Amino acid sequence: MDKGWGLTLRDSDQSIGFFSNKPPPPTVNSFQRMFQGIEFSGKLGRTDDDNPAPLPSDENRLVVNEVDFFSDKKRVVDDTREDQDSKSSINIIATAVNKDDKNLTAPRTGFNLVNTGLHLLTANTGSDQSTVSDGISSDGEDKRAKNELAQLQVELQRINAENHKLRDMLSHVSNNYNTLQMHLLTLMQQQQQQQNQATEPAHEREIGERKSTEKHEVGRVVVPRQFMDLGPSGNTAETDELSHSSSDERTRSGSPLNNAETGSKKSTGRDHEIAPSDHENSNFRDGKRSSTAREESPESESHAWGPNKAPRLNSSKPLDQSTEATMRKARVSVRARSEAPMISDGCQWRKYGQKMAKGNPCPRAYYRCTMAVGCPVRKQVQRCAEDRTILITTYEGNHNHPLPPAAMAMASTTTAAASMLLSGSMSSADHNLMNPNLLARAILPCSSSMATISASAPFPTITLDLTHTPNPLQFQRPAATPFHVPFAGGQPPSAAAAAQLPQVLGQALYNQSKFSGLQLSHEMGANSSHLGHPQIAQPAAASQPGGASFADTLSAATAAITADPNFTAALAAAISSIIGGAHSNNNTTTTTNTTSTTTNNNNGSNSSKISSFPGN
DNA sequence: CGACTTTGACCTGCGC
DNA sequence: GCGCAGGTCAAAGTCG
Repeated sequence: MDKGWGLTLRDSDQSIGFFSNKPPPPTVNSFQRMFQGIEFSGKLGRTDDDNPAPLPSDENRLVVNEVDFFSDKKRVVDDTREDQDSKSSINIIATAVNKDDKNLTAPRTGFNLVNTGLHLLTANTGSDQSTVSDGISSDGEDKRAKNELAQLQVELQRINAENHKLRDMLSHVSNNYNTLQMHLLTLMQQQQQQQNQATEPAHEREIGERKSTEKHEVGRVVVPRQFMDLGPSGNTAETDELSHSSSDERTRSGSPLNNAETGSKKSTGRDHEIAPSDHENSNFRDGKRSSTAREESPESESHAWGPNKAPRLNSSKPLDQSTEATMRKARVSVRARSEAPMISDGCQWRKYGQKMAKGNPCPRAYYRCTMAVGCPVRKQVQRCAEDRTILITTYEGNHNHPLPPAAMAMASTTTAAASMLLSGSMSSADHNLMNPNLLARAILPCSSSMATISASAPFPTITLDLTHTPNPLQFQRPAATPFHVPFAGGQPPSAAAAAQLPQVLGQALYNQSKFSGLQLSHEMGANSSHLGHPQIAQPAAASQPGGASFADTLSAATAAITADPNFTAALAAAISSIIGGAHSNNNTTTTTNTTSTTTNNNNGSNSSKISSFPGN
């Protein structure tokens, strides 16, 4: 099916055989798929019907292994070419390369200028010796072959030029895509700034009123914005938000992570001293101890977390630092019924502490990832006080090392969830239409009762509750969607299901994050070396407990997400709000505030429910 | 002997 | 300022 593709540039009345001088690129078929929806000046189309495999196979033929020059559909062709094409990765058919002057049409006269010897081919049309002489021919045939060879060379040059054109076109399309993406981001930022300006008095008043009770909401504004605005250019919005948060410094500084975030903006000597800058090894709590005697801690620890203790040595990565700080804030909590002391997630953990949490007779254990030196990922494991069969595992951070397939599931979940959380929080905080809960419904419309998102908790947290069967009333999608697989059957998900879930959810979150956080995905890609995202995009079918292909899962998940009305509606609303302009801004100022307030309240209620589980 | 666990101490943030 | 709670450290102990 990949053979016999023709490429015709109709507007130029010239046909081009692309990739003639290149090794076989991805098939034209895939190439065409790549540009679905993009309107080309030319046309990519099959020519099986129009130009049915004209040339016969000829091992001695020049170039034609890559590019076939043959006449248009009026020519008599040899079907043996089909077999030849099966060996050629690309069969670009230059439909206008009409070697038959009898069939030469007016629009192709431009090509005819260089096709002076085409008439010589007429006699050989449909013959295997049509293009290159086999040496047995007469002088006339030699002459003809030479002419044809010259013609082919000229054509080859032509094709080369057109190949360059195509490349330019491709780069142009890519540039346009990037430009559009950047433009969208710019619009988003502009609108956010406008909204901030329009709602600043109310916002400040709101902050003042809720300062002592809802500090986290304010703080929540800071984090995602900082994360989203990690662009190279200085971000005034971030500064504004941080200035808002500066009045709330105490609250935010309560988290060691915030020391990292706002360390450069604080004037305390300690913060200046500890401000970590290494995004890969930001152990902020270690950093906090830099002013104490523990700064001279043994090398074993200082090596593992050493870079955090020497942040001053590398202050050139504030963006990555912020990214890491922000990413590390986001948490993914998994509740699953398990008799085992810990859910096996494929990673290697070392227990570094245990604490008795108030209100829970079960101790909370602290683990850190030991698969790589300096991996910032940590997790807390604790049994639920109400039901001790429920194991609550909270992940924090992103791996900075390759992961085994078995560990990719949870890692991708944490990373993707963190990304999604932060991007969603950004939108919510800036009074856009997408908010974490909406995102949660968009991501997991089939099980919104299973996955809840808390962005107003001390750390934005997404909780995956595998202890409950999904609420059928909340099932809004066909039951055949992949998301249902791990939870279908109405049986309580097991630890195996808990391990299986992240595989699906993680990818879904990751996919969604690429939608909701345009720059975010770019950031993640840029930081993939330490975020571990390359593994996400790669298949892990071997680790898929269900045996289903990860690619299938990915495709299905993507399709499910994009097909979901919630997601599409949210996406459309977000885009509309972005492109809406001043009119919509004026109209949506109060509306979005109301929405935001409602959202925040919802978040608050959720967070109070969700965030209470580990710490109480 | 190295890796890991245990456990008491320490640090920090937050509420009162 | 004080006490509480969460989080972390690191020495000591344990295990393979």
